Amino acid sequence: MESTAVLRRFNRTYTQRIGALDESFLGLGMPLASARLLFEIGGAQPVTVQDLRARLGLDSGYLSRLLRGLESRRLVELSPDPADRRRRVAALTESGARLLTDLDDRSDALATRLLEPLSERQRARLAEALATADLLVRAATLEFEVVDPASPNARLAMGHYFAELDRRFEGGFDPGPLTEADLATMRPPGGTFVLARSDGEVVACGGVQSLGEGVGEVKRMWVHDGWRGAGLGARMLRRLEDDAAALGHTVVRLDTNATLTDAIALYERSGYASVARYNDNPYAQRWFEKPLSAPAASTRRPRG
Amino acid sequence: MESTAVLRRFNRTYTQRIGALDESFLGLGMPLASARLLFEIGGAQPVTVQDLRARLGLDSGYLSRLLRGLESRRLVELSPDPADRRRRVAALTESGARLLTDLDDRSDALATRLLEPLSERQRARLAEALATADLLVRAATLEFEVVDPASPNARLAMGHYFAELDRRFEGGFDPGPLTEADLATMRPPGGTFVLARSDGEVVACGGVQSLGEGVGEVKRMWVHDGWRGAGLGARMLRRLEDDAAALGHTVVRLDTNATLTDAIALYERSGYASVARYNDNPYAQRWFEKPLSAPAASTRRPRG
DNA sequence: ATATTTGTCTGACTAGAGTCAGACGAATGG
DNA sequence: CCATTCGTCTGACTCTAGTCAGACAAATAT
Repeated sequence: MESTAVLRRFNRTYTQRIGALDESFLGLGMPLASARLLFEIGGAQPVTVQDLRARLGLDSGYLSRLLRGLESRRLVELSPDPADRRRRVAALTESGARLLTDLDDRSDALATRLLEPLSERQRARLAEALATADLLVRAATLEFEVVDPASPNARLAMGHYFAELDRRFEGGFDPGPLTEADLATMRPPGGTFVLARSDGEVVACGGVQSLGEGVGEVKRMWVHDGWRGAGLGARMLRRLEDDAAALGHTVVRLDTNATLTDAIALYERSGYASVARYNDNPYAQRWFEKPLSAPAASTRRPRG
Repeated sequence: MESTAVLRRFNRTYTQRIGALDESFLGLGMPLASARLLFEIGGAQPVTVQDLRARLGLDSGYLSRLLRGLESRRLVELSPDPADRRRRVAALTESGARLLTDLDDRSDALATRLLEPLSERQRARLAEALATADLLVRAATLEFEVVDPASPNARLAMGHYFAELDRRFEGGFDPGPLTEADLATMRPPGGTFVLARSDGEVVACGGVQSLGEGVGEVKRMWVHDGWRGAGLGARMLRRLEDDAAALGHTVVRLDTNATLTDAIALYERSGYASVARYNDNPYAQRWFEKPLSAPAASTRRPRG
């Protein structure tokens, strides 16, 4: 069966069998929107109203009303943010925390009840299938965005990248201090820096810098551990190539360490050819290059 | 991760990423409830209002209003059922059919858009995972029900069963006429007949008859082809054993044909032991028996 | 210091989705 | 043929989940 058909069939099954149950149960005693709000507040304790609005995608007036509802039932407490007294931060009260645990238990009980008719083996199969689907659905709905390499999220992502290299290289890895000059290479006109985020969490990154007339270099490409197997590396690489082409590069290079076999496999799969050493990076043992086709100025859409 | 946790995580991902998109798109131009109703009418053309109510689980007043809405927009036509003029049957008009195609296309486009960022391979992986999840979620939400073996659905199920035997036995299979006496064996006090249904469709069946003081026999056990691999056979067998025990039997027997290797494997997995021929069924080559533990009168819950 | 922007809140609406209590004609059981 | 049941419809509600237009105070820009 075609994959769109499978998706649509599943969608029907799902909304009929699970969605409906979920909504009727979860909300028991309170509207669904309030319950969701409570969950969201409980997730990352003191959270600003602004944050909640962004995460739940609610109208400010509506959210305000919902909050006041929870406040009047003494489930949450709002107080001005000392750092910016226009902002208000929400936190659960004790009874709010208790209710949240309660809702959580109820949701758990519902899930258990739903799975109950299945055998242990089938439950495991279902869990595996859902985990796969979860990963891929998240991957399909990722957001790529160009950010300044000096922004907090970009620094965070590069931090993950360096930490991973340090773990994987035999003698460890020392990036040295992250200088402003270094960051500046990944800004226009010759460079760029791209993040992939899911639910606000940074899950992948990558940069491009210019090596001179028409030559770009892919740098700092990293994918979150929990996101391996979703083709994120390939998508990020494609995205960086597209961006490099848009910046006027006609060829991209990259270097890598011989221990990063998965990355090397990705480069080879993606049409990169081994070339001779083109820099003096002491951590690099392999160098690659790939010609870029010129971006079709008007028809080109950013992929991924 | 525990399977309930996986289910819950998936649930969140799903409602956030797909559910929301779906609802906003599908309904474009009309409320979701109307769109769903249109889909349902389009599914099995002339359909009674009663049927729609059952399938969508709607209040009769509400459904009536929704139907009138569609009728006033000339999307459906209602006419009294000639067989019972209290009933009304709904059918799409031409423009209704056109709109349905339109909604269908839109839904398809949405699914395609959602899958677009994934590679061919990942799409296939996702489709496989969703198909597995679909099967298991459906299996988990099946409804078992005791019905009279002479009821239309029971006859239908046994028809499937006989047809399958006819396909699988080398020399074919001739059940002979389905006599009232034969059916009566699968009624209380000593017998029963159980159906499993999903979305109204019969997907499995099985019966028990009495072979005399305390001995029950499992008969006519059948599982729909599309439902293999969901453990439905094992669940039906367990259910029949429970019911047999509740009817006072202390042991169950069954016979089977040597070509039905999957069934034989199921019996052996389920604790059945080979015994000598106990009947003169010309199609049987293997005979099995299993002792039943007495039902704990109060604590016993029907399983599955 | 003043104007503008930002973050939150209030009031006044709307649409969707559904519930509940009957009304009414058609079918059915005795 | 009469009472009851069944299938559908109408009217009068309710609750959720929003939207939109301001109001107002705190922060920031000029």
